[in-house]
Amino acid sequence: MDTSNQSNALSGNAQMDSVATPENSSVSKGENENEVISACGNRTVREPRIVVQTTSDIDILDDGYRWRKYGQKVVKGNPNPRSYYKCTYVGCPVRKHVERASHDLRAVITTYEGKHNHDVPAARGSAGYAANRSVSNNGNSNVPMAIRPTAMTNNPNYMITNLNNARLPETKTQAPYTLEMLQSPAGSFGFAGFGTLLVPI
DNA sequence: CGGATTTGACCGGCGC
DNA sequence: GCGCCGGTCAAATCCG
Repeated sequence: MDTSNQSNALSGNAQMDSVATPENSSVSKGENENEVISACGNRTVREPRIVVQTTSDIDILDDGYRWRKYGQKVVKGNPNPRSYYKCTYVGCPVRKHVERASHDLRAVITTYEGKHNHDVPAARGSAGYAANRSVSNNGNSNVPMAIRPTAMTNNPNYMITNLNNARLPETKTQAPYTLEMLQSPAGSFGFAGFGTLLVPI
């Protein structure tokens, strides 16, 4: 059921493009994100694969974990190269793929694979520690589970659209807004906390 | 000096 | 059986 995303890269792009282009909609603005996520059923999921679409100029969004780039490849159907990251923590099987949209350089598609079985090395924790169990954790079964309420909690296939700076006209003076999202008191997922939409892919 | 990043090559799977 | 594509590893390099 994955329908391999490689075969139809174009169609895939088009699909997410429509949902990802907040410029024409700009409606959501980010208000009902965690609810959607927490509610999603996951079961029947063998591997937690989370697709996060972030609209920003930078692809290396710091989600609180340390990532080590281990490869970069250019895939067909996309002139932009895809970067492969892996968690630097020992024993952490989590991998991350970052790719930019073909015709939307501001759209960054980050795919998380696996779950962190360790706590954040040195990132701020922000709340949510107790709320993590509320979010769920039920799909998998062979993981110690000490993860935080991150976006990659355990969703089969969901897409999170970050509308932090969706329209970014030109006033994007700030650069590292990554830290801001990390500190989000809301602690929804520790990813963006605000302006993040998760859509079933 | 250590760690992280970079780029190229190699390997495996799938399609034709 | 060969070719194509994607993915990963590995050595070299650069930065802090």
